[in-house]
Amino acid sequence: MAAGFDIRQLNPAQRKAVETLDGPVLILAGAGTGKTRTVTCRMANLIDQGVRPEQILAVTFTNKAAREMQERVAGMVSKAAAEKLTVCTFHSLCVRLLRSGIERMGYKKNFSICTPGDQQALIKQFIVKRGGLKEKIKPGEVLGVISKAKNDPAGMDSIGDELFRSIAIDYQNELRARNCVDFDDLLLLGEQLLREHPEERAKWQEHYRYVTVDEFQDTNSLQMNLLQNLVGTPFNVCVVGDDDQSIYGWRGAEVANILQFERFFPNPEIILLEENYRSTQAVLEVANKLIKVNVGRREKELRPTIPGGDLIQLVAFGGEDEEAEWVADEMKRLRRLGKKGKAAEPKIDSAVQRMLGGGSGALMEGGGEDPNLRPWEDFAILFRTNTQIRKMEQMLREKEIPYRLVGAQSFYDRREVRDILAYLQTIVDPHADVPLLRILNTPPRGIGNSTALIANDWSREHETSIWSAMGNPDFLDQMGTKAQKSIGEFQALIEGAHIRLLDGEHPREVLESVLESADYVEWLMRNTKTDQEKDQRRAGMGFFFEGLDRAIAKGKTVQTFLEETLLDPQKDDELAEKKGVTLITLHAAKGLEYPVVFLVGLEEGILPHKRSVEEGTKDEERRLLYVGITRAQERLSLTYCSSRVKWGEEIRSEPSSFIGELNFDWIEETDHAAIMKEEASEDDLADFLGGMRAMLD
DNA sequence: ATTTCCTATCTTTTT
DNA sequence: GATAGGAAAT
Repeated sequence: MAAGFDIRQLNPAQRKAVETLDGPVLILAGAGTGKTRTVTCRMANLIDQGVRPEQILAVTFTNKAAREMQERVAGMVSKAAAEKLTVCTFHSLCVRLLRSGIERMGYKKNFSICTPGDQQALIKQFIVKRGGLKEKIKPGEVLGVISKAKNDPAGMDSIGDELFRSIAIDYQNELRARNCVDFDDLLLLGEQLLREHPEERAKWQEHYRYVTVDEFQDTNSLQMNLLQNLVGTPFNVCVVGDDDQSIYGWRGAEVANILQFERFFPNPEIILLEENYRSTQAVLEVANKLIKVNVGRREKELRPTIPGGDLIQLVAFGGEDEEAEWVADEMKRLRRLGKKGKAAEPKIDSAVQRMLGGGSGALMEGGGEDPNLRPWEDFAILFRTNTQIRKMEQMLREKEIPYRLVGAQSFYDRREVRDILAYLQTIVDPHADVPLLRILNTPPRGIGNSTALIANDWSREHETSIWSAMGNPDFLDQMGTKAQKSIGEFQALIEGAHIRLLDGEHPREVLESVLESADYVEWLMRNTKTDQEKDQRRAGMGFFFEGLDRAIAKGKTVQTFLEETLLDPQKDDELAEKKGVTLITLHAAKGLEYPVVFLVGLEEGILPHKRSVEEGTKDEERRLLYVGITRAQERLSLTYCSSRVKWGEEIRSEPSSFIGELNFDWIEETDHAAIMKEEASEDDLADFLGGMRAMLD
């Protein structure tokens, strides 16, 4: 098998990383230093050196990153080898571990995974039960506290607030009673499995001999423990990360894991990647100076390989309308200018193209793009919060610029997807209470809130599922004849579908016929107002069904499909595949790169976010800005407004305090509000003269 | 039981 | 300016 990668294309540090295969390796890779290339080459090299691909595990932070990494490795090794690799997130890894071992912790084998929506619904129930509705307790807040507690060594005891703690305990008991795990449980139970069961630990240590962890700065203590239990001597573990890009502290990420890696794995080979191939010197000078303000970081600097470059634009606006309009117009202008004619970086460009999903050599729709124009895919607009996106979206539509939103609305948040998912879950296992409750009266079929509540209480009293409760004569006696009839019809519908599924009928057909009998689609359409929304809903359902079809065609079980969909809801989201300008949050932008970047809303209260300042985590906000800046390859514009519309009212806003920390040697400052005024008066004059001329004619 | 309309409250960031 | 929850009307 010939080496599918070229070692000569790597710099000495990268080469060292690729060739150090045994023992602990810590790769400190600054932004744009060829991290992914190094890691993927290293994996290819492992295979070349005779390591069996099934013994190689690579853990990433997002599903998207996992797919990308697998694809990149696939380009360097044989197809058969690439398919045998395990590249996944911590969460999917734990599903693998638990599929065979969860019974050791008292759960049943067919455990289901609780979606964030289901979690919220559960919490809400407990808040109501405890009369906490008056105290204005938000489910989301409780959920956050629970999540933190689960990732804390002290567990639920770490929750200070009495009420919160009792709700958390109720919640956890309920999950367990329902044989349900949430995202945090996956990690918790996965870690527990390896820690408490030596034979399982030995089995998996034997299985995965070489482990790589990407974005290591984002791992929390639980994930670190999991990793330690997963990797046995001689500690063939390679972690890659950058403490300067740690932006998930709020989720429990421990920078200490990367800063003190040697505490966890002895005598690691530490490799520093500082040579940046992505951005111009101008971009890096600004980024470097900013990040230096932070204390307690590993001292390092991004070294440019592309000298000079356009100055970074810093542009002030009066309001967000002008900001959005300027960004749109500027993109149009740069698009007409075309690409920089340098032949120096075709590699990066093609990598970006691939990443943006155009597909290698995919034919462009719309009758061939003009090669002299810069493609829309070269542009990205970065935001701190999702709410900022709306205005920009509106403007882009107005100016007819194609765009795609990344990760803004998850597949889950779409009502139709959640509903159909719940239907399928219920058909597969009617005893799963959470999805059952979701569809019980969706669409309305005479099993309303009160009925559901009684059924829920009854089922808990008798320690059975809601489904069983509804089939029990003792329970049904309590109900009126109308409710009895409705329940009977509903049970017959689900029962019939369940049996058809067991008989081997195609899941899609079963699901579709159930939805048909339930008049679901008709009801959904009646409840969506605009045609645009209707199309979106139809499309959402279509993608769900397509995904299901694909999974079944590949020989997967429905359960596997459900699991994968629950963990990676965006997988089949068409929006992610669309082409055009990218609108993305700073968090979601980590790991990505774009030739032209607009970083908007650089205002105090937004970036740094108000709450971060209150909580004293301004350092993390600075890293967030650093991440944003280092996404840019050729050109970067930072913008802010002096006023912004908030909740309908106009609020004055101050420039971000981070602006003063930038390197002004490489910045060109513009006050757009002033320019607008001048242009306006010039326009007035032109109009006036034009009018005079017209009169004379 | 269901729908409709009104109101209070809100906005980090996500596997 | 959206959205969730509540009260009132059907």
